[in-house]
Amino acid sequence: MLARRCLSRHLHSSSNHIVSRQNNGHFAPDSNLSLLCLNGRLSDALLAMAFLGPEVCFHGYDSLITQCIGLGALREGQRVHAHIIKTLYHPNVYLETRLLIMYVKCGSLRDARMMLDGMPQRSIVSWTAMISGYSQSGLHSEGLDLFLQMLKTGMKPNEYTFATALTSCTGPFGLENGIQIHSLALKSNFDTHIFVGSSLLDMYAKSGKIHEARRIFDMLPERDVVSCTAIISGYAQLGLDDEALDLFRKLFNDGMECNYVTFASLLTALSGLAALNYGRQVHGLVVRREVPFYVVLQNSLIDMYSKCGNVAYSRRIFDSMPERTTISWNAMLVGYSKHGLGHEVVKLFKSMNVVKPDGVTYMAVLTGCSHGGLVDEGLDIFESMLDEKSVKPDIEHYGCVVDLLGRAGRIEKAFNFILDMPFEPTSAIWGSLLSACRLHANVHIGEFVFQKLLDLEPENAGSYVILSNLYANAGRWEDVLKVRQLMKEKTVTKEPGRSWIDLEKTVHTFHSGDRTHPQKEVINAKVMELFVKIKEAGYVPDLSCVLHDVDDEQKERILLGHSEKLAIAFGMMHTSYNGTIRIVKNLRICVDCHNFAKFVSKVCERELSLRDKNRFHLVVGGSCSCGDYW
DNA sequence: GTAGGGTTAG
Repeated sequence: MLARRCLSRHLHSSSNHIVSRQNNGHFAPDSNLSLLCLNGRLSDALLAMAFLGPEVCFHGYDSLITQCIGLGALREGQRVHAHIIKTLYHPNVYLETRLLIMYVKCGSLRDARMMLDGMPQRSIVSWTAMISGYSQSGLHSEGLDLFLQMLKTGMKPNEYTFATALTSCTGPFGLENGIQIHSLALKSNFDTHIFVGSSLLDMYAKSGKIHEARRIFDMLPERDVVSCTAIISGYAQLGLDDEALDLFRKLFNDGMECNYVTFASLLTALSGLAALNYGRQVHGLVVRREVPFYVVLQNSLIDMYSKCGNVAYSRRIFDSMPERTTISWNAMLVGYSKHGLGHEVVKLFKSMNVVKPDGVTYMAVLTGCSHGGLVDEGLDIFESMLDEKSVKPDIEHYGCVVDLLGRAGRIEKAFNFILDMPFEPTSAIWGSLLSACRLHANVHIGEFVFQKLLDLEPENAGSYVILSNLYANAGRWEDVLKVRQLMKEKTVTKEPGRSWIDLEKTVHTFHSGDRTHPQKEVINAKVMELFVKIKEAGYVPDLSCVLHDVDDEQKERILLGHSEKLAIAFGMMHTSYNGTIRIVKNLRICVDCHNFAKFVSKVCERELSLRDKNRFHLVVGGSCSCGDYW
């Protein structure tokens, strides 16, 4: 009230009489201004500023800037700055830095940089604030350049500067720069500072150097929620889901503090493991602890439920969200897409109106159409993407179109599409066409595509297997032998296949031809039992799936040792009669295991949910939700 | 006055 009364007196006065009278009293001429700011009345404070003219001093400006920062009010901040210039007030380094910070926080890096460049003297705070501005806007190289420039002036970085600069160490030269900053931090004795240390370990984890990240984490003299979350999410982001979960369990038992970021990172690891039971427990814990359901956490829950096979529950969470980001929509679309629910994907995509789709959205929609068999809808959406130009399609989007055309049997069209693309085709794109050639028995184009793949990645076993399948289906056994010979020459290596099943609270993992599992004999006997049963129903092992140069009997044995079959058998032994058996495979499922699962589902009347590297296969009554195209 | 961890896709 006092402030308002004073202001109105100022505003109604035509002279500086009142101002000077106040000046002779207890208050500085601009103290009312600070009061107005304290009361959150920025527009009144700005009026007072205009009225006071050159009478505004340090505290008045400082209060105004604080208020502008709090409200993110750029235009108002600019007015304050303009007033300083107009009234020929000489701000000190502190006030200039505050203006710089105001520009950074209000999102105008250009103004902030002009401020910094115009400063006759710069403090470590001004440098750090500017570097932080760049790093938070993702302008990492600008941030690092400025950091270097700062070092050249002889200015010594403090713990704030190190923590900030390290976040800019990402991308191609991230590790190189990060290591140099690390050695500087060591020299300055900042490497075990909790903020610098978390930033350091995060930098190493994001560069794939998880052991170095862990070493730094273990060296920290104290731990807090951020450093613990950084190391857990480091493991999760590299796909080291077991390690992420193990470390979380350990730290949690030691009493670590958790917040919504910790749980979001943990859920990423659980999504990777498809550990539905554990995921449910975490969800329950989050509810019991009343952790606020920020969008990020809900997005993680959507993802976890869908990747654990329960896409309907994902939708429940999605529907309950008071606010959604593009990532929420993307997570939901990806969920439907991986389950082959093409119609749901298109329906949901068309209902997106508040938030804008991005590249990931289109990837999810196009793969959803492809997996769901909605070829024409997918092609239309790609066309609309080209027309609207709001999102520029990249090579992965073109890859989806190749997949769509290939699935529909339009092999030649897909081939020409690849040749006309504005990108150099990758092995993934040729690989997609090769699969289509196998499905539609197009040996001619298949052979050509295989040659391309041989040039690009001769060591990839997948292409040899598909070509071998293609020849086998065409009855060209001599060519099958040739492919096998070629493979021997090229010394093919591949990521070992493994499958796992989450029962109760344990994840049981199986490797191909597993000889170490404690229950291996019982499991093998179960596989054999299933094999005999389904053979009677017409199952024929697809020997072209075996890469080794051995006799047919041996091939059959190898096929029966595939990790998917071991996991299926184990699941049959340990789940109730009616329940769905949920298996996860780290690679794409092989044709023979897919067929095996279909026969098992029919003969044993069990529902199987198989998650492979790309999608879910819901196998019921002898057929699969993928329509045999994957 | 300046600082560290997070969700979808690949």
